[in-house]
Amino acid sequence: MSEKPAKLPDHQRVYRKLREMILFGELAPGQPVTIQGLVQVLDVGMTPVREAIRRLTSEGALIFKGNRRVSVPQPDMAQWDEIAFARLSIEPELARMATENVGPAEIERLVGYDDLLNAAIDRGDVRGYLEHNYRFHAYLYDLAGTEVLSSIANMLWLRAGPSLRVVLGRYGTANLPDKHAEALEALKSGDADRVAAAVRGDIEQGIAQVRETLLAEKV
Amino acid sequence: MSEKPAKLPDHQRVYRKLREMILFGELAPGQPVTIQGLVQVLDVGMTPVREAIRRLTSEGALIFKGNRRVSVPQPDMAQWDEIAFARLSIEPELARMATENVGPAEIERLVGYDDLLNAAIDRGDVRGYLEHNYRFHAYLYDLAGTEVLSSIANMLWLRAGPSLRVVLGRYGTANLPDKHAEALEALKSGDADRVAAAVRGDIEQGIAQVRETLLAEKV
DNA sequence: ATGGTATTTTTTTGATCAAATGTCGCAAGT
DNA sequence: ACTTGCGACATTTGATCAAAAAAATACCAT
Repeated sequence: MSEKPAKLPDHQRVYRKLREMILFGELAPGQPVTIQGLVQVLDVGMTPVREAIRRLTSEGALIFKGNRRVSVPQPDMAQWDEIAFARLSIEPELARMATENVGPAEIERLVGYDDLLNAAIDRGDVRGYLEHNYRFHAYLYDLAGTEVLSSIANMLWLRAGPSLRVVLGRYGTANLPDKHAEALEALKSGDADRVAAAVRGDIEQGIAQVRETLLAEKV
Repeated sequence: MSEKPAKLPDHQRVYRKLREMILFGELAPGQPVTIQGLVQVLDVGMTPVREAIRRLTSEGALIFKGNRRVSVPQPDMAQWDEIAFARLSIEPELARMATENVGPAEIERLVGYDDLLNAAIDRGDVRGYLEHNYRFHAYLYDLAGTEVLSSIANMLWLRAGPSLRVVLGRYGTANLPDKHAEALEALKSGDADRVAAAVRGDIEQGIAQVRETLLAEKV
């Protein structure tokens, strides 16, 4: 009674699958996504695929590319600044609210994600880095127990993911600082302000890296 | 070649229709929404209806009620505070950014919405108030020219709408202050900070009213 | 015998699929 | 460079299957 892998409907499975593909860089920005292509790859009917794409589109994770083809968007500098502003407005607050709901068990799980993340960095595993970095933050935000703010944060992550992927694909996982350690220390001591500050620092870090890359590309 | 009323696909028509029904209080919180009911009312197949519901669900405008029935959510105090925090983080900034893109033509259109709004207040027309108040803000945010932030603001409005409706249904449109006048003045003078402050005041106003109602109900 | 509960039957609704329809892009040919 | 035909794709519908809610019936305890 611990797992229920086959219990959820197709359209949710497809949604999650597609979502992770976008989040962890399996779908490159600009690469076209067709309904029928996914039907064959995922081996389901087109109705569930349709719904999943529709959902992701309304979350900004996919966009209508010109005609009626959809693809993963590549934010330009202006859009990236919007994402940055929104994330910095929401996520530190989320981290602050999560602090009081964190006990030893939760700390342990967060440490687990962080270990996996560091291992991925050492291994030069880009996909692993993206995934565990996301899981760390997503779990932390879940602990805040907030419905609205968490959904916004998740939506923003969906927009930020592909850009991070591009940066890492370019420079690799070398010199990726680990700001999570500080957040974990602050969580242990229950200092909400320090947690918020650590998370803010972590986010600013990532934002700056993408920003540099965007500047360099836009010769 | 001037009209294109039938040019957009069904699923978008249904989405917009449903969206407005939620925004302007035609669907009461808690009232169940069935796919087949909408199929009959809107006279389309179930696939477009499905997609529209899916989209609205992912935007938080509808929620899964128990098993697989959806309805308009009624935020409790904690959720309302989340919505309030997010709106106050995003919307004043949006108003600030919009300021520099506002010319005489845009002012005129905003004034038009405001006039309709005031007329609705005098008439005691709740639905009209909700609609024109929304159009005023939505247009202003469109003028900011931002993709990400605007979509967040619209999503938040979708969550806030039903609660506003409840308040107005209870107390009517009397003593509804008009903070738009101040915003319009500031827009004319191009003072972005003042525009942001006016919008903030407007939002705080509405938030406080809903908050009082929630407190009063939660005896 | 009556009130309430459990169980079975009926009906409604949701999920998925396969096929029909229409549209748009693309490339070949003028 | 412009037109035209082909092909790929999105959109929509209607049908089918499964699951859950609602209604009806039967059962049991008091």
